[in-house]
Amino acid sequence: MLKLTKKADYGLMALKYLAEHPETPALSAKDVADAYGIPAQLLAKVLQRLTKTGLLRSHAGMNGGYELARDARQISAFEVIHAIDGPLFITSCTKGTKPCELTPSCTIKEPLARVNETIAGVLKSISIQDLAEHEHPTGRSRETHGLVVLTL
Amino acid sequence: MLKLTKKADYGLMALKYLAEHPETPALSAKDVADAYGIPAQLLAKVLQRLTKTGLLRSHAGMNGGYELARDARQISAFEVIHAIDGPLFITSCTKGTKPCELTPSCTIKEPLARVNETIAGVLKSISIQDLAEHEHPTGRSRETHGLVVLTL
DNA sequence: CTGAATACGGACCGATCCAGTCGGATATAA
DNA sequence: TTATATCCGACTGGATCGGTCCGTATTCAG
Repeated sequence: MLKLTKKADYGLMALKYLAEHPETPALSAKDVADAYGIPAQLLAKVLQRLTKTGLLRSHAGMNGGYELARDARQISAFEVIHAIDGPLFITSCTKGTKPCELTPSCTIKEPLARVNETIAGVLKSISIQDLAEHEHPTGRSRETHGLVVLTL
Repeated sequence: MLKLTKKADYGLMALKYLAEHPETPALSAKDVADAYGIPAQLLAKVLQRLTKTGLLRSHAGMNGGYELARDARQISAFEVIHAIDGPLFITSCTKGTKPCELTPSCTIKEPLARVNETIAGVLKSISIQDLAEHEHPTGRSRETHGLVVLTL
């Protein structure tokens, strides 16, 4: 599968939404949830997590909510995904602690680790601003934003 | 998370193993399983699936087993993963059938689809032969195998 | 001061998925 | 004929995920 969780999706959507509304002082979790039709309480927990990792600033009380802690250009998709889904591994063995107890086996992992790096690099090259900009489904002729070179 | 399943790992390992033993007429699932210390019956099902999709040739009976259906250079990691884990999506909405019923929401998916393409491209550029070759953890100065350009 | 709105955080549940097992059927070589 | 294989469906236990509920703390408005 190789897919990221719905929470990560929600997080990206929310940050994109915040980037699209830079004027408002703060948007509540409910505001964003309603805008996208996603469960408010679930999104709230996602945003809380993003706040904890420093990607958002929160403000309790009436007219409170969330705002981007940095410029949208300075927040990468990788950071968001990492904050929500945790470290990003393509191999299913590496659980962080135990390094694959299969005898000498996982010679597979060494090349796959590079694939992992490449994917991380791609995700790091995408900012929230990029997501917000590509709202308009206009042109197909677009400039090269990122250049990723894979060396095996 | 963004990880592939253990089955896919096993499949890659098995194919790598087969590529490393080109002389033997056929290796049984048990042979490979023992070599890596992974459950034989589970690996068997993985190999059966790979056979079904045409990546392996099987031979029942005594001294039977599996062999690569093509040259190791002609089999990509992408094919293996796709055969075992199914289609590869980074977005968690796209389930194949339903295209994300969230109102206008998933403007996120358009850029992520390109990320998906990029990842697929990377995986396609890696052959089983590559995995087998990179056994030796020798040099760090290696030539560029693949060049992936990401345009957003 | 009181109350509404909001962020925070833990506990919980149902569904799904995954790793692994079991049992049996079929094929093939010795 | 028997041992060794592939083949294939069904099942189970555990983990994870999406989502909900409830209680607490914080802040603003009246």
